[in-house]
Amino acid sequence: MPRSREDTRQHILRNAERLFAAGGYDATGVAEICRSAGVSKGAFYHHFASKHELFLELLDTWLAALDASFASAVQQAADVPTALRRMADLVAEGIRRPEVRLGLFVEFWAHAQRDPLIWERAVDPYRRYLTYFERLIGQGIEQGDFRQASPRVSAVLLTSTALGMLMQAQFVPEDEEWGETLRATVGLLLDGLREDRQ
Amino acid sequence: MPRSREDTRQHILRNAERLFAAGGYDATGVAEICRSAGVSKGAFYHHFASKHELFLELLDTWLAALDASFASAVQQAADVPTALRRMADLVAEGIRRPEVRLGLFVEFWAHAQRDPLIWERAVDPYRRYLTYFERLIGQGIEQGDFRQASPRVSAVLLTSTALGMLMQAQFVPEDEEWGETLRATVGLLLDGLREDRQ
DNA sequence: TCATAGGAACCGACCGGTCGGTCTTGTTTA
DNA sequence: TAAACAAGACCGACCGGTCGGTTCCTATGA
Repeated sequence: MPRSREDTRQHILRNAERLFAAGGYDATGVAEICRSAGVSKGAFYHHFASKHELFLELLDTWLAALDASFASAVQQAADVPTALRRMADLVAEGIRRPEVRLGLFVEFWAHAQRDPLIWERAVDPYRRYLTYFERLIGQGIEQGDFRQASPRVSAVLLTSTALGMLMQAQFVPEDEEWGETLRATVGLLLDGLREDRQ
Repeated sequence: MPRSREDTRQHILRNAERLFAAGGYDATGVAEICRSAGVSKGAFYHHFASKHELFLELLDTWLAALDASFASAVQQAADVPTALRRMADLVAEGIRRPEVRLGLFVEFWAHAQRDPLIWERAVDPYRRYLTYFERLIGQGIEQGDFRQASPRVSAVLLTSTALGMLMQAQFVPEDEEWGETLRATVGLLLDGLREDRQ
């Protein structure tokens, strides 16, 4: 049983996360979150200003975790293709592990369309990733791992692949070995970018 | 002003479509749809059993339109690469034209996760498209346009690209010439698949 | 060591408002 | 005139959020 302030907060957050991922933001009531977390509504509103604010906090945490895992993946890689392959593995891991709450991803995306506050917080990281990939590919070209291709277009393609794969995996999680498919896909992409194809 | 039964139905449908795309399914009330369409609630429930059923009908219409436009695109193409390029153009057109209601796409996807009825209706076309792409690519390989690659993986990659691009375009519609980017992206993919790369 | 004060954590009945959906009544049309 | 269509007042359920009150923890001081 949670005792400290932070414990209770996290307990509520984790339960809300699970419920939002499973049933969606709108369909999940505050009462349901409270019931699931074993706290009262009073406790809930003691810790969070609103349901919406809790959602924003989940989004921030989620983005921060993404940042951290990507950053560590790139640091360990010697060259650009390896870095990209590692990132693909990370995405594959996200698909596989249920605690990553892939359901939240579509939920965030859908709400980002309507909610200016969510949009604001999400669009910035998105642009950053795009620019980041762009630079990474530019670097790959410089280092001779890739042929001359538009870094921007390649970056958008990479992002699309990751996004689209996440969406497909969520839609029909059972049929595919998504990890394998993702690895193969990135392989295909890298082939397309490679300088010295046979 | 609508006169016939079908006119009124379509009038309500088109208004609901617009509102759902802009504000989301949950946030759009039946009363709002009625106000926007200029009909009463009585009229609404005379034509539709429920809000949910209207949503399902929108989904069906949307999928049927997708089917039709894809089918005609492929028929006109002489070889597989051309067909794929045409499809990319179609997706690009969908991004550009506001009446296609891209917002509905994420809405459908998000609800497909939770709602068994929506899932059921959407997953089948999805599998069909995947199989269809798979066969198309297999055909491309046979005809010597593509090198030996896994048709399944390539099909998933193509689907991912389309999905991911739609999502990105919806997220930041202004910054990119998405049509151009999509064309370039598919070009890159076809390069990756091409047999006789220089 | 213990009495006590005060605030943080927590409780849950309750409120205003909204929503999807119903129902009665009136109107148009064939 | 019967059937289809449309109107909009109305209903009950539910939802996010509030509020007055209780419990628990800890710090203080004598």
